[in-house]
Parts: sequence; structure tokens; C-alpha cells
Amino acid sequence: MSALLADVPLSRSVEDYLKAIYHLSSQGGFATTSDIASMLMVAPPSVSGMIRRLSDTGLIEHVPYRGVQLTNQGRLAALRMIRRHRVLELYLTERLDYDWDGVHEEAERMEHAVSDELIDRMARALGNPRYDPHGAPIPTPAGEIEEAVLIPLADIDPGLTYELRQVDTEDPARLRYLAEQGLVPGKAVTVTGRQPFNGPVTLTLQPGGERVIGRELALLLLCRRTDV
Amino acid sequence: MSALLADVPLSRSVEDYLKAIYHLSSQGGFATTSDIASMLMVAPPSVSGMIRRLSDTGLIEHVPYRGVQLTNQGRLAALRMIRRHRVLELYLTERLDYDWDGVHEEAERMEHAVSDELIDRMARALGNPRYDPHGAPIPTPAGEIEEAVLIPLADIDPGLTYELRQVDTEDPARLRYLAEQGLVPGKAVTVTGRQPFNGPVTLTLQPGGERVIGRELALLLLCRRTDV
DNA sequence: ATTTTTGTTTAGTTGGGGCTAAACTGTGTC
DNA sequence: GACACAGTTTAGCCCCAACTAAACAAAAAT
Repeated sequence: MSALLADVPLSRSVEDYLKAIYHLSSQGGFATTSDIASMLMVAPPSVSGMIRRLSDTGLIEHVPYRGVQLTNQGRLAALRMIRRHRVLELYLTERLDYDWDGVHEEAERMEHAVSDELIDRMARALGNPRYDPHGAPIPTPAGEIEEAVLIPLADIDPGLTYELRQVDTEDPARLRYLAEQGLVPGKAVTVTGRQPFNGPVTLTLQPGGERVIGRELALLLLCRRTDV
Repeated sequence: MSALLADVPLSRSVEDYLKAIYHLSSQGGFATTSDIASMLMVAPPSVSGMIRRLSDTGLIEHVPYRGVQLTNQGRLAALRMIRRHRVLELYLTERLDYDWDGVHEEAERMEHAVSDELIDRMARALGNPRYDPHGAPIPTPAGEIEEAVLIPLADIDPGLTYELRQVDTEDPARLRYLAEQGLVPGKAVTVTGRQPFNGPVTLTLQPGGERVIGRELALLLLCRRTDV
């Protein structure tokens, strides 16, 4: 009964809304109209209109004046888009020499046009990878996604060793800067000092050495404890 | 003055219309409303509407009740789409193991979504190829395309040797059959007999051997003289 | 407990790109 | 020259997905 409606192909817009709602409601709560609007760069009334259509087709649930959440069906559709996006990003960097700061835009357009078949072929060609170039987990074709508990570098315990697992931005300028600094997934990091009042964080990279970065960036660098 | 209008991105539909008009008017003449309609699977009035928009933006010229032709600007836009399509088809077959009978549909959707950048990267990865998997010439980024004079196998002189250069269909069933028969670009062929009244053609393949094919297919197989 | 502010929704409009039904043209036939 | 017919165009409609302006709810401030 979950698939009462057939697999009607979704429009480009619908796919974008579902992805946005997925990201905005990932930490449990509701995605609000204005958050969706600003993420998609449209006016709030446009979002209200789309919310009506999406909840009519059963992809989201809407609590007026509070926000929306994905239904199971909607979450699956969103995860399918996220899989597409991340496989494409990885394929473009690995096989067509894109830089990790340039793939987002290209993948953003392609994800709406390619077939599941192509995505699966790309994934196979890459050895069914689990992470995209920014360290974000790639959902499986069945819609399962790894839910790792990661801690922003801004908040990790000084002295302990962590692995930088994921860089949580698609902004080309930030990504370029971080790559220059060697702050890429897989690196081992230890925080050696932190200035008060949201000041910069001093850290040691292995391999690499000393770095000082601002809090804004330190919030984007998601880490995991490695030593016990 | 040819580029009075900026490089406004064209819609998916507009791109499809330009491609269709290019193909239909390639042998000199006008593309008619109903030919465009049946090629794009839309109703004739829809074509009339689009013709208005395209000629308003200067991409085509319209002679009422006669048909349309591409302007220079329109031809360039069409050739850009054809380049995209053919590079994609070749990339998918060469790098992602698609069969030559399955690439068309995928390329058809992707060609509207990818950047010129990606197409050029794919072309570079393939060594700037000149022909797609069906032997059709790939336009250059500047919009130049090879205009070879090819003769349908149905019409070639018996006894002489030709090279099969291009297979002029995208129909998966026909393509599959032709591949099974070894009728792929690059093969050397000699016609050894032809039945009257549009009957089948008997030919020898090198390498391969004897084949008998109907006239319908023989019209799709485009050949070039090889011996002097 | 009102009032103000902020955020959301409804109402009404626009443009792209389809559609059907009806009017019109051009061509070929008697 | 008149007519029939095939093909083209116009008229009028629909859906999607955006927009602005205005009405409405909820939360914050007085």
C-alpha cells in the first residue's frame, strides 16, 4: 500500500523541493516555508503552492504555519536524488578531472536528466563507492544511507585525535580554500587551541602541520574520533 | 551583428525543435509543420506556436504555409546540440559500456542538461573523436560538421567495393539486428546482387561473408567508395 | 492583554508549452 | 473556374511553476 501511486516521473522542480526538504528536516524537525524558499531562491508563495501539490500527491505532510516533513515515499524520492547527485559528483571528479569545488553545479543539472541505469553504471565503474568527494555518504539504490555521528571541528575535544570525514559545504570558494589548506576528508586532525568568543581554532594536521581557521569554516568540517 | 542577442540559454523544447528542423531541412528545403510535429510527437498547432516564438527570437525563418529554415544563429544552436548528443552517445558506449542501440534515449535527455565544459571534457577523454557510434560526424565546438557524400547501400554499384560509413537510424531493434549481422561502420561491402521491384540486396562483407538484407535497411546503410 | 512584528497563506497574474476545435490556404481535380 | 482535400494557422483552453499584493496566524514585545 505504500506504492499506491505508480512511479510517475517527477518534474525537475518537484525533485529540487524534495531534496531541499530532506536537507532542512534532516535534524528531525519541520522544514519551514521560508527556509525552503531561501534554499531554492524562490518567493515564499511559490513554496506554498508547491507544498499544496506535494502533499496532494502524498510526498510530504504539511502542518499549516508550522512546516512540512517528507512521507516515506517522499524520503525515498529525495534519497534517490541525493544518490544521483553524489554518484555524479564522484564520477565527474574521478573520471573527468573535475575539481571538488566545481562538480556541484554540473551534478545539480544532470541529476534530473539521467536514468537510474546510468547512475548504476557510473557507480559500478567506480566500484560502488560509499562516499562522494566531500565525504558525504552515498545512499544505496534501495534508499539506505549511512547515518554517522560526526562532530564539527569547532566542537571537538582538544588534544584528542579525530579523522576529518566530511566537508559540509558546496561553496566553490570555501572548498578551494580548504583544499589548499589540506583540509580534505581522510586527514587526521588534533585541535591544539581555541580562542574564546567564537575565535579561530588552531589545529595540527597529519600529514600537514599547523593551521589556524575561523569558526565559520570549523563548523563545516565534520570529524569522528579515531583513537579509543 | 549576428550575435545581437546574448547567449540566452534555450529551453529544452526549443533545443528539440531546432534539432528536428536541422534534420528535416538538411537536404536543402523547408521543414514543414507536420513533419516537425510528427518527429517531435506533438500536435501541429503546438508546432505553429513554437514557430512563432522561434522566428521572433531569430532562430528560424518562416514562410507561412510553406515551412521553416534555420537562420545562421539557429543552425549553430542546432549543431551545438548535435555535437552534445553525439559526444554523449560515444562516451556512453566507450566508457560506460552502453550498447549502440541503447544510447540514443539516454543522450537525448542528457544533451539538454550538461555544460559545454562537460562535453568538451568527454570529447578530450575520447581523443576528440570525429564520429559517433553510428558513424555520424561530430560537429566541432565551433559548429563545423563534415559533409560527406554517402550513398545508401541500396543504390551502390554492384561489384565495386565500398566502406560502410554510417548507420542512419536510432531505432534500437534495427540497430541490434544490424550489429548481429556485422553491419557496423568500418566494414567493407560489395553488392553481389539486387532483386527487382525493391527487393532484397545480396552483399559480401569483409570480414563476414554473404548477407541478404531488405531494401528498408539497405537505405539506412550509408557507404563510400574505397577503391579507385 | 493588546499591539507589533514576522512568517505563511490566498488571490490573482504571467509565460512556456502543450492540447482540441474551427477557420483558413494552397494545390490538385473535374 | 469551382470544389474538395490535405495541411497550416488561429482561437481558446489547460497545467506547471514562478511572481506580487494583500490577508491572515503565531510569536514577541509592550
